[in-house]
Amino acid sequence: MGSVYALVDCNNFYASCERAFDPGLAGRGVAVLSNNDGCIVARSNEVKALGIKMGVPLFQVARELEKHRVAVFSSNYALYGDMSRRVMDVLGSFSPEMEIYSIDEAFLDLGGFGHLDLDAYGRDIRDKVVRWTGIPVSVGIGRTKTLAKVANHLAKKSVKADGVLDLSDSAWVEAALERTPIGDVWGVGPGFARHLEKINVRNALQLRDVDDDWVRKRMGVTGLRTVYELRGEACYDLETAPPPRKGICSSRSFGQPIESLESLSEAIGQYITCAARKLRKQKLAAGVISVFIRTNIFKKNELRYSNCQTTGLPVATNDTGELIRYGLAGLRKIYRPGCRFKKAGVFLEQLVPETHVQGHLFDEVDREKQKRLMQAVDRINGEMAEGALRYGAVGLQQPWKTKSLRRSRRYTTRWDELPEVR
DNA sequence: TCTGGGGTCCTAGGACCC
DNA sequence: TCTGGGGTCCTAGGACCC
Repeated sequence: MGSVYALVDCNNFYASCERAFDPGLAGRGVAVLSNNDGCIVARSNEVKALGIKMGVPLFQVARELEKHRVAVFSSNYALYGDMSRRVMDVLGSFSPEMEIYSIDEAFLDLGGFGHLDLDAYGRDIRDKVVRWTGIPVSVGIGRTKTLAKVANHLAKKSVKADGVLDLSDSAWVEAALERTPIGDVWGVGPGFARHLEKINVRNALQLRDVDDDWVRKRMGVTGLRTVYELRGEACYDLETAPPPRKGICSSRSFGQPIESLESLSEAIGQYITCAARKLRKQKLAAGVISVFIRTNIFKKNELRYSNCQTTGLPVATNDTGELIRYGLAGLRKIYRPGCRFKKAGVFLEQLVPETHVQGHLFDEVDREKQKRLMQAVDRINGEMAEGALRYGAVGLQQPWKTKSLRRSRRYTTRWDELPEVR
Protein backbone atom coordinates (compact mmCIF):
# COMPACT_ATOMS: atom_id res chain seq x y z
CA MET A 1 0.00 0.00 0.00
CA GLY A 2 1.62 3.25 -1.16
CA SER A 3 1.02 6.80 -0.08
CA VAL A 4 -2.35 8.50 -0.45
CA TYR A 5 -2.96 12.17 0.29
CA ALA A 6 -6.11 14.24 0.42
CA LEU A 7 -5.94 17.95 -0.17
CA VAL A 8 -8.88 19.79 1.37
CA ASP A 9 -9.23 23.37 0.18
CA CYS A 10 -11.86 25.89 1.24
CA ASN A 11 -13.81 27.33 -1.68
CA ASN A 12 -13.25 31.09 -2.10
CA PHE A 13 -12.28 31.11 1.56
CA TYR A 14 -12.49 34.79 2.56
CA ALA A 15 -15.69 35.30 0.58
CA SER A 16 -17.17 32.18 2.19
CA CYS A 17 -16.29 33.48 5.67
CA GLU A 18 -18.19 36.71 4.98
CA ARG A 19 -21.15 34.70 3.76
CA ALA A 20 -21.17 32.33 6.71
CA PHE A 21 -22.40 35.11 9.00
CA ASP A 22 -24.60 37.07 6.64
CA PRO A 23 -27.40 35.03 5.07
CA GLY A 24 -28.35 38.08 3.01
CA LEU A 25 -25.27 37.41 0.89
CA ALA A 26 -26.49 34.01 -0.38
CA GLY A 27 -26.70 34.12 -4.16
CA ARG A 28 -25.14 37.57 -4.25
CA GLY A 29 -21.59 38.13 -5.50
CA VAL A 30 -18.98 38.69 -2.77
CA ALA A 31 -15.48 40.14 -3.18
CA VAL A 32 -12.82 40.69 -0.53
CA LEU A 33 -10.07 43.31 -0.80
CA SER A 34 -6.38 43.28 0.12
CA ASN A 35 -5.00 45.49 2.86
CA ASN A 36 -5.57 49.14 2.15
CA ASP A 37 -8.65 48.16 0.12
CA GLY A 38 -6.34 47.98 -2.89
CA CYS A 39 -6.83 44.75 -4.85
CA ILE A 40 -9.36 41.96 -5.15
CA VAL A 41 -7.97 38.94 -3.27
CA ALA A 42 -11.03 36.70 -2.97
CA ARG A 43 -14.08 36.26 -5.17
CA SER A 44 -17.25 34.22 -4.90
CA ASN A 45 -18.19 32.17 -7.97
CA GLU A 46 -20.55 34.92 -9.19
CA VAL A 47 -17.67 37.39 -9.27
CA LYS A 48 -15.36 34.92 -11.01
CA ALA A 49 -18.08 34.43 -13.61
CA LEU A 50 -17.98 38.17 -14.35
CA GLY A 51 -14.41 37.65 -15.53
CA ILE A 52 -12.93 39.68 -12.67
CA LYS A 53 -9.43 38.37 -12.06
CA MET A 54 -7.59 37.68 -8.83
CA GLY A 55 -5.35 40.58 -7.84
CA VAL A 56 -6.81 43.35 -10.01
CA PRO A 57 -6.90 46.82 -8.45
CA LEU A 58 -10.34 47.70 -7.13
CA PHE A 59 -10.54 51.00 -9.01
CA GLN A 60 -10.36 49.17 -12.34
CA VAL A 61 -13.45 47.07 -11.63
CA ALA A 62 -15.39 49.16 -9.11
CA ARG A 63 -18.13 50.13 -11.59
CA GLU A 64 -18.56 46.58 -12.81
CA LEU A 65 -18.92 45.36 -9.23
CA GLU A 66 -21.46 48.02 -8.44
CA LYS A 67 -23.47 47.26 -11.54
CA HIS A 68 -23.86 43.64 -10.45
CA ARG A 69 -24.56 44.53 -6.81
CA VAL A 70 -21.47 42.68 -5.60
CA ALA A 71 -20.89 43.01 -1.83
CA VAL A 72 -17.33 44.25 -1.34
CA PHE A 73 -15.44 43.79 1.95
CA SER A 74 -12.13 44.92 3.39
CA SER A 75 -10.16 41.94 4.63
CA ASN A 76 -10.98 40.85 8.17
CA TYR A 77 -8.12 38.62 9.28
CA ALA A 78 -9.39 38.19 12.83
CA LEU A 79 -12.48 36.52 11.37
CA TYR A 80 -10.67 34.43 8.72
CA GLY A 81 -8.02 33.22 11.16
CA ASP A 82 -10.65 32.05 13.61
CA MET A 83 -12.77 30.37 10.92
CA SER A 84 -9.64 28.64 9.64
CA ARG A 85 -9.00 27.19 13.09
CA ARG A 86 -12.54 25.79 13.20
CA VAL A 87 -12.21 24.17 9.78
CA MET A 88 -8.83 22.64 10.73
CA ASP A 89 -10.32 21.25 13.96
CA VAL A 90 -12.93 19.38 11.95
CA LEU A 91 -10.38 18.13 9.40
CA GLY A 92 -8.11 16.86 12.16
CA SER A 93 -10.74 14.32 13.11
CA PHE A 94 -10.47 12.61 9.71
CA SER A 95 -6.83 11.51 9.85
CA PRO A 96 -4.18 11.07 12.51
CA GLU A 97 -1.72 12.97 10.31
CA MET A 98 -2.51 16.41 8.96
CA GLU A 99 -0.45 19.24 7.51
CA ILE A 100 -2.00 22.69 7.71
CA TYR A 101 -0.62 24.07 4.48
CA SER A 102 -2.14 27.55 4.49
CA ILE A 103 -5.00 29.46 6.05
CA ASP A 104 -7.49 27.63 3.83
CA GLU A 105 -5.84 24.32 2.90
CA ALA A 106 -4.71 21.13 4.59
CA PHE A 107 -3.23 17.83 3.45
CA LEU A 108 -4.47 14.68 5.17
CA ASP A 109 -2.54 11.40 5.11
CA LEU A 110 -4.96 8.69 4.00
CA GLY A 111 -2.19 6.12 3.50
CA GLY A 112 -3.62 3.61 5.93
CA PHE A 113 -7.18 3.96 4.62
CA GLY A 114 -6.85 1.66 1.61
CA HIS A 115 -9.76 -0.50 2.71
CA LEU A 116 -12.15 2.45 2.60
CA ASP A 117 -14.11 3.87 -0.29
CA LEU A 118 -12.04 7.05 -0.54
CA ASP A 119 -14.57 8.88 -2.67
CA ALA A 120 -17.23 8.33 0.01
CA TYR A 121 -14.75 9.37 2.70
CA GLY A 122 -14.03 12.59 0.81
CA ARG A 123 -17.76 13.33 0.61
CA ASP A 124 -18.08 12.77 4.32
CA ILE A 125 -15.30 15.31 4.93
CA ARG A 126 -16.93 17.86 2.66
CA ASP A 127 -20.37 17.42 4.26
CA LYS A 128 -19.19 17.62 7.86
CA VAL A 129 -17.03 20.71 7.33
CA VAL A 130 -19.83 22.68 5.70
CA ARG A 131 -22.38 21.56 8.27
CA TRP A 132 -20.21 22.35 11.28
CA THR A 133 -18.51 25.55 10.12
CA GLY A 134 -20.55 26.92 7.22
CA ILE A 135 -17.52 26.83 4.94
CA PRO A 136 -17.75 24.83 1.67
CA VAL A 137 -14.64 22.82 0.78
CA SER A 138 -13.33 20.69 -2.09
CA VAL A 139 -11.45 17.44 -1.62
CA GLY A 140 -8.82 16.03 -4.01
CA ILE A 141 -7.20 12.65 -3.43
CA GLY A 142 -4.03 11.33 -5.07
CA ARG A 143 -0.87 9.28 -4.62
CA THR A 144 1.32 12.39 -4.26
CA LYS A 145 0.65 15.87 -2.99
CA THR A 146 0.93 17.28 -6.51
CA LEU A 147 -1.64 14.76 -7.79
CA ALA A 148 -3.94 15.59 -4.86
CA LYS A 149 -3.68 19.23 -5.95
CA VAL A 150 -4.61 18.28 -9.51
CA ALA A 151 -7.58 16.28 -8.20
CA ASN A 152 -8.66 19.21 -6.05
CA HIS A 153 -8.63 21.64 -9.00
CA LEU A 154 -10.82 19.34 -11.04
CA ALA A 155 -13.10 18.63 -8.08
CA LYS A 156 -13.81 22.37 -7.91
CA LYS A 157 -14.32 22.84 -11.63
CA SER A 158 -16.26 19.75 -12.64
CA VAL A 159 -19.99 19.69 -12.04
CA LYS A 160 -19.93 15.90 -12.11
CA ALA A 161 -17.26 15.63 -9.42
CA ASP A 162 -19.35 17.86 -7.19
CA GLY A 163 -16.49 18.91 -4.97
CA VAL A 164 -14.75 15.57 -4.47
CA LEU A 165 -12.37 13.70 -6.80
CA ASP A 166 -10.38 10.56 -5.99
CA LEU A 167 -7.42 9.99 -8.31
CA SER A 168 -5.69 7.42 -6.14
CA ASP A 169 -6.67 4.77 -8.70
CA SER A 170 -4.22 5.24 -11.57
CA ALA A 171 -6.87 4.46 -14.20
CA TRP A 172 -8.12 8.05 -14.05
CA VAL A 173 -4.87 9.92 -13.68
CA GLU A 174 -4.01 10.39 -17.37
CA ALA A 175 -7.42 11.79 -18.26
CA ALA A 176 -7.20 14.18 -15.31
CA LEU A 177 -3.71 15.37 -16.21
CA GLU A 178 -4.76 15.99 -19.79
CA ARG A 179 -7.54 18.29 -18.60
CA THR A 180 -5.20 20.29 -16.37
CA PRO A 181 -3.66 23.38 -18.00
CA ILE A 182 0.06 23.68 -17.39
CA GLY A 183 -0.27 26.85 -15.32
CA ASP A 184 -2.62 25.10 -12.89
CA VAL A 185 0.04 22.59 -11.85
CA TRP A 186 1.38 23.16 -8.31
CA GLY A 187 4.93 24.48 -8.70
CA VAL A 188 4.48 25.88 -12.23
CA GLY A 189 4.12 29.64 -12.11
CA PRO A 190 3.77 32.09 -14.99
CA GLY A 191 7.51 32.05 -15.74
CA PHE A 192 7.84 28.30 -16.22
CA ALA A 193 4.45 28.12 -17.97
CA ARG A 194 5.74 30.50 -20.64
CA HIS A 195 8.89 28.40 -21.11
CA LEU A 196 6.89 25.21 -21.39
CA GLU A 197 4.37 26.59 -23.85
CA LYS A 198 7.25 27.49 -26.15
CA ILE A 199 8.04 23.78 -26.49
CA ASN A 200 4.34 22.99 -26.87
CA VAL A 201 3.77 21.64 -23.41
CA ARG A 202 0.29 22.85 -22.55
CA ASN A 203 -1.17 20.42 -20.05
CA ALA A 204 -0.03 18.39 -17.07
CA LEU A 205 0.07 15.14 -19.04
CA GLN A 206 2.55 16.62 -21.50
CA LEU A 207 4.60 18.00 -18.60
CA ARG A 208 4.73 14.55 -17.01
CA ASP A 209 6.42 13.22 -20.16
CA VAL A 210 8.97 16.00 -20.74
CA ASP A 211 12.60 14.91 -20.86
CA ASP A 212 14.23 14.97 -17.40
CA ASP A 213 17.37 16.78 -18.56
CA TRP A 214 15.36 19.61 -20.08
CA VAL A 215 13.37 20.01 -16.89
CA ARG A 216 16.48 19.88 -14.69
CA LYS A 217 18.20 22.53 -16.77
CA ARG A 218 15.29 24.94 -17.18
CA MET A 219 13.30 24.42 -13.98
CA GLY A 220 15.89 23.22 -11.47
CA VAL A 221 15.48 20.41 -8.99
CA THR A 222 12.13 21.73 -7.77
CA GLY A 223 10.77 21.48 -11.32
CA LEU A 224 12.05 17.93 -11.57
CA ARG A 225 10.33 17.02 -8.32
CA THR A 226 7.05 18.34 -9.70
CA VAL A 227 7.43 16.11 -12.77
CA TYR A 228 8.22 13.05 -10.65
CA GLU A 229 5.20 13.75 -8.50
CA LEU A 230 2.98 13.90 -11.60
CA ARG A 231 4.34 10.43 -12.44
CA GLY A 232 3.12 9.21 -9.07
CA GLU A 233 6.51 9.18 -7.37
CA ALA A 234 6.19 11.03 -4.05
CA CYS A 235 8.93 13.63 -3.43
CA TYR A 236 7.14 15.62 -0.75
CA ASP A 237 6.13 14.16 2.59
CA LEU A 238 3.51 15.48 4.94
CA GLU A 239 4.98 18.16 7.21
CA THR A 240 2.98 17.75 10.36
CA ALA A 241 5.06 20.10 12.51
CA PRO A 242 5.65 23.55 11.01
CA PRO A 243 9.39 24.08 10.34
CA PRO A 244 10.93 26.86 12.45
CA ARG A 245 10.64 30.32 10.89
CA LYS A 246 13.71 31.75 9.22
CA GLY A 247 12.50 35.32 9.17
CA ILE A 248 9.58 37.41 10.29
CA CYS A 249 8.33 40.30 8.23
CA SER A 250 5.81 43.04 8.87
CA SER A 251 5.06 45.65 6.25
CA ARG A 252 2.19 47.73 4.90
CA SER A 253 1.32 50.24 2.26
CA PHE A 254 0.12 53.51 3.73
CA GLY A 255 -3.43 54.79 3.39
CA GLN A 256 -1.93 57.99 2.00
CA PRO A 257 1.67 58.90 1.11
CA ILE A 258 3.75 60.35 3.94
CA GLU A 259 6.84 62.54 3.85
CA SER A 260 7.86 63.33 7.40
CA LEU A 261 10.40 61.36 9.37
CA GLU A 262 8.03 61.54 12.36
CA SER A 263 5.17 59.73 10.65
CA LEU A 264 7.54 57.24 9.07
CA SER A 265 9.02 56.53 12.51
CA GLU A 266 5.56 55.89 13.93
CA ALA A 267 4.74 53.45 11.16
CA ILE A 268 8.06 51.62 11.53
CA GLY A 269 7.52 51.55 15.31
CA GLN A 270 4.12 49.96 14.73
CA TYR A 271 5.49 47.30 12.36
CA ILE A 272 8.28 46.47 14.80
CA THR A 273 5.72 46.12 17.60
CA CYS A 274 3.81 43.69 15.43
CA ALA A 275 6.90 41.67 14.38
CA ALA A 276 8.25 41.52 17.94
CA ARG A 277 4.91 40.20 19.15
CA LYS A 278 5.12 37.42 16.56
CA LEU A 279 8.67 36.67 17.73
CA ARG A 280 7.59 36.26 21.35
CA LYS A 281 4.60 34.14 20.41
CA GLN A 282 7.02 31.70 18.82
CA LYS A 283 9.53 32.03 21.66
CA LEU A 284 12.23 33.33 19.34
CA ALA A 285 14.70 36.21 19.41
CA ALA A 286 16.17 38.07 16.41
CA GLY A 287 19.85 38.81 15.80
CA VAL A 288 19.32 41.22 12.91
CA ILE A 289 16.74 43.87 12.05
CA SER A 290 16.22 45.40 8.61
CA VAL A 291 14.07 48.41 7.84
CA PHE A 292 12.93 49.40 4.36
CA ILE A 293 11.03 52.36 2.92
CA ARG A 294 9.90 53.06 -0.61
CA THR A 295 7.93 55.56 -2.65
CA ASN A 296 5.00 54.54 -4.85
CA ILE A 297 6.40 52.18 -7.50
CA PHE A 298 3.44 52.85 -9.79
CA LYS A 299 4.02 56.59 -10.08
CA LYS A 300 6.30 57.10 -13.05
CA ASN A 301 6.56 60.84 -12.76
CA GLU A 302 7.25 61.24 -9.05
CA LEU A 303 10.63 61.15 -7.36
CA ARG A 304 11.42 57.47 -6.79
CA TYR A 305 13.43 56.14 -3.91
CA SER A 306 13.75 52.81 -2.18
CA ASN A 307 16.27 51.76 0.42
CA CYS A 308 16.90 49.23 3.14
CA GLN A 309 19.09 49.34 6.24
CA THR A 310 20.20 46.20 8.03
CA THR A 311 21.51 46.35 11.60
CA GLY A 312 23.08 43.57 13.61
CA LEU A 313 22.06 43.52 17.28
CA PRO A 314 24.75 43.05 19.94
CA VAL A 315 22.56 40.44 21.63
CA ALA A 316 19.61 38.68 19.99
CA THR A 317 16.38 40.04 21.44
CA ASN A 318 12.59 40.03 21.23
CA ASP A 319 12.11 43.17 23.30
CA THR A 320 9.90 45.65 21.47
CA GLY A 321 11.55 48.73 22.94
CA GLU A 322 15.06 47.61 22.08
CA LEU A 323 14.08 46.62 18.54
CA ILE A 324 12.36 49.97 18.04
CA ARG A 325 15.53 51.78 19.13
CA TYR A 326 17.74 49.98 16.61
CA GLY A 327 15.08 50.05 13.90
CA LEU A 328 14.53 53.80 14.15
CA ALA A 329 18.29 54.43 14.12
CA GLY A 330 18.39 52.43 10.87
CA LEU A 331 15.48 54.43 9.47
CA ARG A 332 17.24 57.73 10.11
CA LYS A 333 20.17 56.55 7.99
CA ILE A 334 18.05 55.93 4.92
CA TYR A 335 15.35 58.60 5.29
CA ARG A 336 15.29 61.19 2.52
CA PRO A 337 13.28 64.41 2.84
CA GLY A 338 11.07 65.39 -0.06
CA CYS A 339 10.03 61.86 -1.02
CA ARG A 340 6.40 60.74 -0.84
CA PHE A 341 6.70 57.36 0.85
CA LYS A 342 4.00 54.78 0.20
CA LYS A 343 5.26 51.63 1.84
CA ALA A 344 7.58 50.58 4.64
CA GLY A 345 8.37 47.48 6.62
CA VAL A 346 10.74 45.52 8.80
CA PHE A 347 12.38 42.08 8.58
CA LEU A 348 13.67 40.24 11.61
CA GLU A 349 16.28 37.62 10.80
CA GLN A 350 18.83 35.28 12.37
CA LEU A 351 16.14 33.92 14.63
CA VAL A 352 17.18 31.79 17.59
CA PRO A 353 15.14 30.22 20.39
CA GLU A 354 14.85 32.80 23.18
CA THR A 355 16.32 30.31 25.61
CA HIS A 356 19.52 29.99 23.53
CA VAL A 357 20.49 33.64 23.23
CA GLN A 358 24.25 34.21 23.34
CA GLY A 359 24.98 36.95 25.85
CA HIS A 360 28.12 39.00 25.70
CA LEU A 361 30.54 40.39 28.19
CA PHE A 362 29.76 44.08 27.96
CA ASP A 363 25.99 43.77 27.74
CA GLU A 364 24.55 46.37 30.10
CA VAL A 365 20.87 45.65 29.50
CA ASP A 366 18.89 44.08 32.33
CA ARG A 367 17.42 41.24 30.27
CA GLU A 368 15.41 39.73 33.11
CA LYS A 369 13.60 42.99 33.68
CA GLN A 370 13.00 43.40 29.95
CA LYS A 371 11.48 39.96 29.81
CA ARG A 372 9.08 40.61 32.69
CA LEU A 373 7.99 43.87 31.08
CA MET A 374 7.21 42.18 27.79
CA GLN A 375 5.27 39.42 29.55
CA ALA A 376 3.18 42.02 31.30
CA VAL A 377 2.53 43.96 28.08
CA ASP A 378 1.53 40.79 26.22
CA ARG A 379 -0.78 39.71 29.02
CA ILE A 380 -2.57 43.05 29.19
CA ASN A 381 -2.92 43.30 25.42
CA GLY A 382 -4.15 39.70 25.33
CA GLU A 383 -6.86 40.46 27.87
CA MET A 384 -7.93 43.83 26.51
CA ALA A 385 -7.05 44.28 22.84
CA GLU A 386 -3.87 44.26 20.81
CA GLY A 387 -2.47 47.79 21.00
CA ALA A 388 -4.24 48.72 24.25
CA LEU A 389 -0.79 49.21 25.74
CA ARG A 390 1.83 50.46 23.33
CA TYR A 391 5.05 52.38 22.92
CA GLY A 392 4.82 56.14 22.52
CA ALA A 393 6.89 55.76 19.36
CA VAL A 394 3.93 54.37 17.42
CA GLY A 395 1.79 57.48 17.90
CA LEU A 396 -1.91 57.90 18.57
CA GLN A 397 -3.39 59.42 15.43
CA GLN A 398 -1.61 57.14 12.96
CA PRO A 399 -2.64 59.06 9.83
CA TRP A 400 -0.60 56.61 7.73
CA LYS A 401 -2.82 53.72 8.73
CA THR A 402 -4.08 51.28 6.16
CA LYS A 403 -7.50 51.97 4.70
CA SER A 404 -10.10 49.46 5.78
CA LEU A 405 -13.41 51.08 5.07
CA ARG A 406 -15.60 48.06 4.48
CA ARG A 407 -14.62 45.58 7.16
CA SER A 408 -17.34 43.25 8.41
CA ARG A 409 -17.68 42.50 12.11
CA ARG A 410 -15.20 40.27 13.92
CA TYR A 411 -18.14 37.96 14.62
CA THR A 412 -16.24 35.20 16.36
CA THR A 413 -13.48 36.93 18.31
CA ARG A 414 -15.01 40.08 19.82
CA TRP A 415 -17.85 40.15 22.34
CA ASP A 416 -19.01 43.52 21.08
CA GLU A 417 -19.21 42.32 17.48
CA LEU A 418 -21.24 39.14 17.86
CA PRO A 419 -23.76 38.38 15.12
CA GLU A 420 -27.29 39.51 15.93
CA VAL A 421 -30.39 37.47 15.27
CA ARG A 422 -33.84 38.98 15.14
C1' DT B 1 -7.46 59.61 -6.76
C1' DC B 2 -7.13 54.35 -6.36
C1' DT B 3 -2.28 48.90 -7.39
C1' DG B 4 -1.43 43.29 -0.71
C1' DG B 5 1.45 40.87 2.60
C1' DG B 6 4.15 37.10 4.21
C1' DG B 7 6.72 33.35 3.32
C1' DT B 8 9.98 29.31 0.99
C1' DC B 9 13.65 27.30 -1.85
C1' DC B 10 17.21 27.29 -5.40
C1' DT B 11 20.99 29.12 -8.18
C1' DA B 12 24.73 31.83 -9.84
C1' DG B 13 28.44 34.46 -8.83
C1' DG B 14 31.83 36.65 -5.91
C1' DA B 15 35.00 36.55 -1.98
C1' DC B 16 38.00 33.99 0.30
C1' DC B 17 40.81 29.92 1.72
C1' DC B 18 44.52 26.40 1.03
C1' DT C 1 48.48 31.89 -27.09
C1' DC C 2 48.29 31.95 -22.38
C1' DT C 3 45.10 31.64 -17.20
C1' DG C 4 45.34 25.55 -11.15
C1' DG C 5 41.90 23.16 -8.68
C1' DG C 6 38.87 22.50 -5.27
C1' DG C 7 36.35 23.85 -1.44
C1' DT C 8 33.14 26.94 1.64
C1' DC C 9 30.32 30.72 2.70
C1' DC C 10 27.55 34.59 1.68
C1' DT C 11 24.45 37.37 -1.03
C1' DA C 12 21.29 38.89 -4.49
C1' DG C 13 17.94 37.71 -7.39
C1' DG C 14 14.51 34.88 -9.31
C1' DA C 15 11.23 31.41 -9.17
C1' DC C 16 7.36 29.68 -6.59
C1' DC C 17 3.37 29.30 -2.91
C1' DC C 18 -0.99 31.12 -0.50
